[in-house]
Amino acid sequence: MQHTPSPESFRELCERHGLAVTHQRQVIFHTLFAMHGHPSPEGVYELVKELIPSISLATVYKNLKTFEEHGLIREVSLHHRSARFEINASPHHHLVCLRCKAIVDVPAEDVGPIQLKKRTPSGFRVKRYHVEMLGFCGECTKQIEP
Amino acid sequence: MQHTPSPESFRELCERHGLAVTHQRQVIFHTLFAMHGHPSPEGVYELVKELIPSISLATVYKNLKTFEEHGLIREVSLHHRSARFEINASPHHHLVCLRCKAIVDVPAEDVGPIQLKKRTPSGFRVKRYHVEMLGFCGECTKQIEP
DNA sequence: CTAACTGCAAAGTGTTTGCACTCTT
DNA sequence: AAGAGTGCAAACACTTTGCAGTTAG
Repeated sequence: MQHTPSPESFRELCERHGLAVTHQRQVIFHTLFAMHGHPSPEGVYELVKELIPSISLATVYKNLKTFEEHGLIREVSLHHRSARFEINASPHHHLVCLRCKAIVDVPAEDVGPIQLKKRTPSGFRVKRYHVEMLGFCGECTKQIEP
Repeated sequence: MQHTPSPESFRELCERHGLAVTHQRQVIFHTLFAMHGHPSPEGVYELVKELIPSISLATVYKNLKTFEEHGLIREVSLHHRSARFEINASPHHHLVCLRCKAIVDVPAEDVGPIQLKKRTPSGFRVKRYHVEMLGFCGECTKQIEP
C-alpha cells in the first residue's frame, strides 16, 4: 500500500470489501495514493477533476468516507466535530477512544520520555510533544466483546 | 491554574495580558476552569448562559480565542480547517508546525518506544499510539526570528 | 433487475465577521 | 474620551443529505 497499486489490485481490493468498482472510485483512489502528504478532500477533488471534469465534490467526500470506513485511509487528527479546549495546565497526554471519542488525560509523568533518534528534518524546532494513545475505553471494550 | 482561580487572580491575569475585565469574560473563564474534561465552545456557552442569559455564542468564541492566544487554554487537537487523510501505511508520527500547520511524517523507527509507567485508567485498551511533536518548521522559524 | 453509486442542489454544522452599542480603563 | 468588548445577524467554510438518474454486479 506504499506505492500506487495496480488497477488489478484495486479491483481485488474492492471485491474484498464488497465495493463496486466505479470509474470515479478508481480515479479517486489512485489520485489519493499518488498524492504525498496529507491531502484534504478539496485537494483530492481538484486533482480528480482534471481526469473526470464532471465529478462532484460530494462523490469525493462519499468515497473518502467509504475508504476510511474500510480502513484504506485514515484521518490524520481525529477531530470531534467542534473544537475542544484544554484547561489542564500540567503536562499530560491523551487516551482517545476510537469508538466513543472520549478523551482521558494521562499525566506526563506516567509516560516515559520519547527520544528522537534522528535530527528533525528541515530545521524543525520541536517545542513540545504530545502522545495520543488510541484504543478502546473500558465501556466500549465491553460492548465490542461482551 | 489547576483549580478555579480566585476573582482576584483573574483580575491580575487580565492586567498582565492587557485584557479588559468584563463580566462575561470573567464568567467564561471561571466556567471554563470549573469544567473538567475537554469542553467545546457550545458546552461552555450552555453553562455560561445559565449565569448570563443574554450572552451570545460569538462572545464565547471570541473569548476562547483570546484565551488561547494568551496561552491560558489550548486546543486539544489542532485541526486544520478541513479533514486531512493519511495514506502512508507504514507506522509513523507527526511533526506539526504550530504556525503554518504543516504536517511532516517521521518514521516510527526514528522515535524511541514510549512506555506507560502505570496501568491505563478504567480498563482502557491501547491499540496504537501516535506522537505529535509540535513546534515550528524551518520556514516559520526563519520568519519568526530572522 | 437490483443494489450500489453518482451528481446536483439544498440543508447542516461549527465558526467568523461587520457593525452599532456598551462597557472598561 | 478612546479603545476594548459585546450582541446580533449575516456570512463562511466544510461536510452531509435527499433524490432522481446511472451504472456495476
